[in-house]
Amino acid sequence: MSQQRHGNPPGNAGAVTAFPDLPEATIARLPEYLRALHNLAENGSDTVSSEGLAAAAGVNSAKLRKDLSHLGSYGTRGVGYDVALLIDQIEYILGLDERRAVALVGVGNLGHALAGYDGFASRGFRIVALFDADAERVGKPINGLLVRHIDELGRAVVEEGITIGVIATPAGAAQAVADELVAAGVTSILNFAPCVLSVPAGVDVRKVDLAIELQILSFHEHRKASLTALPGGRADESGIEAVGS
Amino acid sequence: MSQQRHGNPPGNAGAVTAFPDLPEATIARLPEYLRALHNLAENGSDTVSSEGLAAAAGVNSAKLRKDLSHLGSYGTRGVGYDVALLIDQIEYILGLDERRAVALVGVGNLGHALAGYDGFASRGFRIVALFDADAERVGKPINGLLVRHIDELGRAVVEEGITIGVIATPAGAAQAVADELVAAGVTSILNFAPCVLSVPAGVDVRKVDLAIELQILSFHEHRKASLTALPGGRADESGIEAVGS
DNA sequence: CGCGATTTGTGCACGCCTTCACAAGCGCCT
DNA sequence: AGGCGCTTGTGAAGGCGTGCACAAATCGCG
Repeated sequence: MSQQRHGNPPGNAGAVTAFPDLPEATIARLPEYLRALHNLAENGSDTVSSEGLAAAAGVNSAKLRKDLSHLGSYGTRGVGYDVALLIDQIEYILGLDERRAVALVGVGNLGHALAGYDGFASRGFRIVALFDADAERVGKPINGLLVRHIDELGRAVVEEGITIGVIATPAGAAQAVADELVAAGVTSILNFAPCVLSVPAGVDVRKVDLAIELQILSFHEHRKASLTALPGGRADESGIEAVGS
Repeated sequence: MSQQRHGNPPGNAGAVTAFPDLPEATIARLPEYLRALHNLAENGSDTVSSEGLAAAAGVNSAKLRKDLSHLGSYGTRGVGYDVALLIDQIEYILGLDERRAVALVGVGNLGHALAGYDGFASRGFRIVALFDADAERVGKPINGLLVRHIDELGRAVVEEGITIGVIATPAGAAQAVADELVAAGVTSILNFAPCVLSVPAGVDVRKVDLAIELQILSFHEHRKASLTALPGGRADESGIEAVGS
């Protein structure tokens, strides 16, 4: 799994860039900037101001500038940022130039959809293997890829150079799958199962729980409903969420 | 901001609980606590300590206690928290006792999976209407529910009392769908489309972008790879991520 | 060549969140 | 009844993230 040197960031021949340790909050926003930049590039923009990019990404312009400043100085005062250069920079930082191989475990309801989701392929990833424990599903093709039995996971991870695993199994099976992924050498896991995973230090886990997102919205609905139902309660909020697309 | 009291929480006849204004970070964790509590209840636990619940939810025990203290004092010193009571409390706070009606717009690849996801139904929500703009899909049943044309959205929202909308359309259609949802009276939106939505103040939007999650993991992979490749670079991290399930 | 308009990069202050550490409270056992 | 162990609830401190406001830098134009 360990790849070696990456050399220097593209378009910046001389500088030996130590790997920057960016704030987590910044890292989480870089992909959003990247998406906005790709949109701008498609629309033919060569440069963009922090104000413009911030609007497109839905953030404050000062925050955007501070985020980008952590990557280095890639803007030009009085002009803005070079769109193509910034795309290269962010893709380099995120490690997207490698088109990482991803394994997807669990091709049930959700997993099936994920296997067919073209957003992965178009944004820097290759799903190279699908696994399931159910014999009914093994051997059938999804999107041109055969579902393999989970027992083959270890071998496939090594052979295909898989570095990221996606878990889309029921909660009950998720921990066992995570253990197998880790044992096979995977060090990053995206977990869609509604449960907490226990992994060794050095392994990163991100969790997406669809029901939790709804429950958070439900709280705000509940709160808003209480406010409007009350005498003197105010329906409007002072915050502004509107953002240019 | 300025809110008054609502009704009373269940199982606590006397106390007039003003609607608490919880920190956002706390709100985002409550659903996780709730899930862990349901697990405990199924396993026959009547009470649980902050340590135990924190482990099951994957957080620090001090943080858990502080979070719960914002809801009021529902623990017993020397004993712990009453599982059933805490479940009721959190469900009340999150507004889950109302089983909110949800509309899902876009039954393509991902939307189809969401329509069939039983995690919504089992955790406090009812998907009551499916919409799509594609005539091919309109009229066909998914999980016992007919797909309706998007033009019917406005009427359905009112008739079915829908308060939450889920957008699972391509990015290009998302803003228009959001506008229609808002116009129909929906005030909470869960957006799976990879784009920024612009909505009026008072409407809550949460976004789930699957590719972004992978890109964040990719960054960490990239970083880990750089470190291990470096002379003197350390492969291990001092942080501990392991958490009991 | 110099000046003004424009935009980046950043020092600083503020607020939120996390974590520690401990006092207060509760139940059990003798 | 009294003491002891356990657990909650919280004050205080520290760290992180955000956003303002401005200096520094660049371009274009007369």
